[in-house]
Amino acid sequence: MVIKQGLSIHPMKIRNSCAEPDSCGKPGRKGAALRILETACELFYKRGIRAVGVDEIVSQAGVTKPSLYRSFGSKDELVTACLEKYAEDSALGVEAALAAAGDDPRSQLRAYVAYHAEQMSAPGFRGCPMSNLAVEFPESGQSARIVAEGCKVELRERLALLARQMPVREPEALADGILLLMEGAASTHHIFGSQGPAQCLIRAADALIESHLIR
Amino acid sequence: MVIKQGLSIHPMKIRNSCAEPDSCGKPGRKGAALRILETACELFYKRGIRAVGVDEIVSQAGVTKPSLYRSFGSKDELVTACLEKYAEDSALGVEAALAAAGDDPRSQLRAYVAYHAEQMSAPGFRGCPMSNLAVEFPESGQSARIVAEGCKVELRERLALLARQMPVREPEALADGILLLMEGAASTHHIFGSQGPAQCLIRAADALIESHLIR
DNA sequence: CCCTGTCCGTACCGGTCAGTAACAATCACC
DNA sequence: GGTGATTGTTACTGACCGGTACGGACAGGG
Repeated sequence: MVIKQGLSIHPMKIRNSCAEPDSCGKPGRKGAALRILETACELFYKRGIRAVGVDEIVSQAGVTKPSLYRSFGSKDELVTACLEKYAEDSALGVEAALAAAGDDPRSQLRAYVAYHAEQMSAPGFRGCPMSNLAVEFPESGQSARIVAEGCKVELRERLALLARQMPVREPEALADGILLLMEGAASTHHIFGSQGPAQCLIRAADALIESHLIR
Repeated sequence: MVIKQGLSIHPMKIRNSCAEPDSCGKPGRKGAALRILETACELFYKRGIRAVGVDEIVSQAGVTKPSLYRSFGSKDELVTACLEKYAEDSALGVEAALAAAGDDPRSQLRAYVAYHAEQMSAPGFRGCPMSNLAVEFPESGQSARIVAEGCKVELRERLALLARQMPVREPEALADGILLLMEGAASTHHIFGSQGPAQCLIRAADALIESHLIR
């Protein structure tokens, strides 16, 4: 995926006026594209994609509308770029959490769940950006949806891979069960917040794992 | 909650030009308010609330815009009315499913889960309307959100009530775990469809129940 | 010095949004 | 036939939407 001017979509690769980010004192000095992307990610996540107009994004980012359309061809492309950024950030966090869990697949699966549980207790949490997008944009084929779908399929496969390394019956069912619990925790968070049913995520996941173990 | 002209929000109570619904041959003869409500429910659910404009609703309902605003004061009110209709319809289905399950609390809990699983395999299923609304409208205090929140709180309490009647450890945790699974199934459905992880809902719920049982 | 490319802002476009005003037509019912 | 309630018709508003034409500021290079 490429944004205009040959810039890779990766935010780190967005060409920057200053060599060092934040090296210039002025608030607007960080590269318009990067500022737009970060602001858009934040606003889209916090308030919903359809609820946020491009005018609001550019004004909050301290840039102007043509700057947005020079880096991103359309609002759709910007949304897609935001989703790719979410996916990257999430992948980084998951990688770190799994690395800290050692080699045991069960520990890794539990670390997976614990990582998500921890994310959900963070102040600004408002569900999974991928799932939220799927709710707002039902039509398949949209580029942002394709990103979201790929991300979720990858997650599902990864859980299944871990489960298959464990001494369990029906590892795929276990993986899907864990996925249901994690998605459910993110979903209920929209209404119940972090003190709702999401609190039971880890406990329920452990019980589910236990029930699949071959003893 | 009351819509204009003193009509209760209950769709059955919307005053109708004809005594019998569908008794008149002409397509537009069913009471404008009811036609608008039904069309809006369908469109909002299928495509998302922000994605559907009032013009589209009235044109598809075969009425005109002033008719909409005579029965519902604003789009917000119409959305709220739709949510109340969803809640009613869902309550009816749940009631029937529970009645068919007999008196045993465990059977009832399983019937609860099975009912939701069955709903999810229906052709037009696109998640829970309440949860979808919460994704699209994050700000608390909106009237439609209040309906959604009330509905979910009631669901949670009902599950807890059933669990407390069962010979289980930590019945509230069991109820919340079941809720996570059901919400997760509805949520994953947006991306994976009915053939995805949602297929494991009943199995995972049974395993969770089993793990809480005092044997 | 001018040329060129990059980056950015001012001002604007047509379309769509939710919502309304004023009036005519239609209906049921007495 | 008259009356009141309900709906349709037409036209309109102001705000906002995503998107763009065009010109300016500034750099580096000859």
